[in-house]
Amino acid sequence: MTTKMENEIRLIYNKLYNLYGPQGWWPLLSVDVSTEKGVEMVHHPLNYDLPQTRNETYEIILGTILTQNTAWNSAEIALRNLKALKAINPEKLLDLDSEIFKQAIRSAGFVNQKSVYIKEVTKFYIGLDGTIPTRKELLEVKGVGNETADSILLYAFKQSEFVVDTYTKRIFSHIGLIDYNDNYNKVKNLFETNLSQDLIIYNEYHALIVQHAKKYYSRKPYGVNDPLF
DNA sequence: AGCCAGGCTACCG
DNA sequence: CGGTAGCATGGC
Repeated sequence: MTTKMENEIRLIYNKLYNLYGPQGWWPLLSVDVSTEKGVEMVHHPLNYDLPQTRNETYEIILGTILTQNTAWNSAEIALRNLKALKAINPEKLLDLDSEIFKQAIRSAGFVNQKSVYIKEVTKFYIGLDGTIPTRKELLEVKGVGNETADSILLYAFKQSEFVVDTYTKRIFSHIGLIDYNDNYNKVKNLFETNLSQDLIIYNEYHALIVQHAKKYYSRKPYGVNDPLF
């Protein structure tokens, strides 16, 4: 049984994928490869086997906090600073001098908050001891809200949790499939009930929404010349 | 110059 | 409870 909504949600996914192709999320410095042009690649299209190591998983968790209400580029600079300090490792990060740590992540903004959040989530990650956290457990960590919890579960732990962000709300309220003020779980539920529970689709869909929204929904009025309709 | 960025917490009524 | 001010810094 295919509902109309399911057609809409899947149709938009197909259109976005045809427009932009596989996105290679979550970006990882660990698989950084320098191209001929000297451009560093942090995305890894069609490779769904990442993260592979404890530190790669940790890098994604760091990125989810650093990019909160912040352009990815600013978060990436912070990650590169941490990498230079060899601190993309939970124990080593906690060992950093507090001021050096803050200086390293300053580019990502909200340093006073994010420095606390990162230490909290780092202790939580160490405490997991290799196990996969529940959504509820993640939400109990200070600094981890709905979107961050789902990003961590989907991209760091390969769990089928759909990620909703402001861009998702902007695009789909503009299309008319949701109200902008619908709460997080309602929107998340819409996607999860109308898509097959497929890690690759969840992964690409959120990444494609971000890509598309950066282009057509980052400045008011939103959605002008959106080729989706 | 001013708006925007891949949110979250704490506090307000 | 649902709504929102405040939080920091960098890019354009």
